[in-house]
Amino acid sequence: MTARKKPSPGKPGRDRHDLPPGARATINDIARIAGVSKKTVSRVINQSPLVREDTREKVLALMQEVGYVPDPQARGLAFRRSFLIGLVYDNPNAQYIVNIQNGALDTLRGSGFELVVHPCDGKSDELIEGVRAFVQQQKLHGVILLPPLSENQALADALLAIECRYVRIASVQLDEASPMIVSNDRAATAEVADYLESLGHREIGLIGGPSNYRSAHERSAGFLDALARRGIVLPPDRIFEGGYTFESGVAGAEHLLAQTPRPTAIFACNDEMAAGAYKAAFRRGLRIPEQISIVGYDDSPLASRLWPPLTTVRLAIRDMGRNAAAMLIDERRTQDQSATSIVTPHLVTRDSCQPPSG
Amino acid sequence: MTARKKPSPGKPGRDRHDLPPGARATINDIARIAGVSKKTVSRVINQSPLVREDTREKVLALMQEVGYVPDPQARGLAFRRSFLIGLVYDNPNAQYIVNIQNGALDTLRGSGFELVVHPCDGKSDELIEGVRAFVQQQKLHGVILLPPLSENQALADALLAIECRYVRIASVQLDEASPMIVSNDRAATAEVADYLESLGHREIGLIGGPSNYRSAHERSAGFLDALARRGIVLPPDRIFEGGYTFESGVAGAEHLLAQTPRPTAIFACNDEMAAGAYKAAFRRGLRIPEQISIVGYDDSPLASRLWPPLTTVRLAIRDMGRNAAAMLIDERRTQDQSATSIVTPHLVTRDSCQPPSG
DNA sequence: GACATTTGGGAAACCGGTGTCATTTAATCG
DNA sequence: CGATTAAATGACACCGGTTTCCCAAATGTC
Repeated sequence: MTARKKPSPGKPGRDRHDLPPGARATINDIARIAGVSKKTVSRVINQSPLVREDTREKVLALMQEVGYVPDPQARGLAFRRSFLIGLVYDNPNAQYIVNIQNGALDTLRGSGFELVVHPCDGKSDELIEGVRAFVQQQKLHGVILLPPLSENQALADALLAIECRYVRIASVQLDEASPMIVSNDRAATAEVADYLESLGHREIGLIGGPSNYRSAHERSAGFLDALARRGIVLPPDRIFEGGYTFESGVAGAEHLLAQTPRPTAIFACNDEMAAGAYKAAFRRGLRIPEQISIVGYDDSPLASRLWPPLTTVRLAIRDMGRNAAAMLIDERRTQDQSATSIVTPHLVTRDSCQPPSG
Repeated sequence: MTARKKPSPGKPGRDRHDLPPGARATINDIARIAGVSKKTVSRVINQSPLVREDTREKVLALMQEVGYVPDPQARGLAFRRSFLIGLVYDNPNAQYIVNIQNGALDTLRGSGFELVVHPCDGKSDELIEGVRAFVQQQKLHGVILLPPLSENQALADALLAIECRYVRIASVQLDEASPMIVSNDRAATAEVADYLESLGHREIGLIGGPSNYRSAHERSAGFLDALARRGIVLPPDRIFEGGYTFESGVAGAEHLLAQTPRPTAIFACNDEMAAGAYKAAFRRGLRIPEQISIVGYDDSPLASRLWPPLTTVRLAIRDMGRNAAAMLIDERRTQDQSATSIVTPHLVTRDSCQPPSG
């Protein structure tokens, strides 16, 4: 008589809640105590419809009672897939990254998924190989790609090739097939243009982003197009290509403020560069906003720390992180690959702009 | 005759590199091709000394050749431990978090470990339960605790109780037993005090951090003690307790700048509050540094973005992240529990201070 | 009432590694 | 040179889940 479903003879009866104190319960414990096979417990865990309602409830109640949580590693091993989401970034903006990851975790919390961060060098030759190794070794459930990495088509193709699902966060719809979170930068910068024009500015300078960022193009184009619709066309020397860095903002503003007539307003395509424009303006002894109006983009913490507080554009970054994670763990979306979520950032007016004087 | 070590008769010989194309090699493939048992391969993976040198080399060469990497999930399942490090934080400072995580990943890269982020609410009742569940469900190899969470002794005790190794990053040696990265804030703020005194400042204001942060106490005490050593004792109304926030910096500076005689220098215990002091000073029409010198702490990006650039204290945050990760994955340190790494931040002088005028 | 069909549930193999212990091989010794 | 001992290796169970396949009971059909 093999002691299989019965307690082993030597030990006291194990027909109920007598789990070894330190150890966590396993599927075998649940099955034994509930008096069903482990496969049935597995069916309950995976919400299989092939379990009678009363059986399901009995098992669920027991799992609840002993605080049983299936081991993600064992589950992952059997599924040949982990319960990890990768966050792949190459981005100097810490605020952006943390907002995304906090947002993603808003969604992930309680779902059984966890977020694994993977900073990398977007200019490295080993970028793709490194990300591929990361994805394959960890058998990631999916990855979130942040700009500017999200605009790297070779990377996206490589992920597709190894059947890794991914969500890209960017400011343009890059292709039809893959899920994305896109921020409608074009519409937001048009709002900036309208605002400056409505204040009465006509002599306007633009400090754009680096040409290898799609967002840079979108922001500049949205701004310039909207100005053009209102009859203002910026000459080339009023358009400076910056690098999304503080220093490039300084350089851009130096360039613009040296011109005659001097611009009465400058739009810098991110807050970093706007802060640089502040520096250039102050160094020239100009007062903001009396002599020069400045607008930024991102609504980073910096924007409200500057003096005077910077008028800028706010992105709902945390929401984007929430959405991205939701797209990855939501099974319904796996077939509906083209699901794309579009968010439009909006202007936040503070104290760095006023109508031109004189 | 059971076909165990021989290829199954129907299929073509599988004595060499004929892995199914799409799939990744497993330990069984390696064992079969190398002509050894999987246990021997396992020994090679785990650097067991019980393998003859030529066997080891043969297996290693093969693993290299087919690009075999052991599956962390399977390994973790057998080890009853994952290869994941948790980064647990409750901190508004994005720059700090990203620096730590990038630093930790500098160390982790290539080690087989990955970093899982876990933001949480330090004031929540479920904090400890949440972290415990995270650690146990993921069977984390270890966790890194960031301030102010690192100062929560109940949390540390809970981790100890479930035998989870951890490293705390803080500004005080909290206890002898557990490994820490401590930043010697006391020495750094003493340097600030010496600097301001040597410039000739005597009327000095201090905007401290919130009293529930140990770092706040350390920074204030280091500053005040050093001033006292130089014969300057600040009266109570020259000491303002801020909250490490921009707004509290504004309030603190308002309070200080309204006094007669007006302080000629203010030390704010982080850059956020220093930025607030800028705002308060500018609102009063004061010029920095001509009429008021200001020093911050952290050398966040903000410090160099402000105008004039802020004199502040630089922490080697990324190094701290590197060290923390190293302490967790370095097996030698497991017994040497008391290993503590102490780093001393240093003053970075920019343009926000000068000798008092008049 | 005999037979086909559905449905809930279980036994055993498996995912890719590691632990234990027995067994083979090589080295040492009297 | 056989016996003894140490070093290297292998067989097998196991970690905690899932998948495959099969069985028994319940239901439907004529």
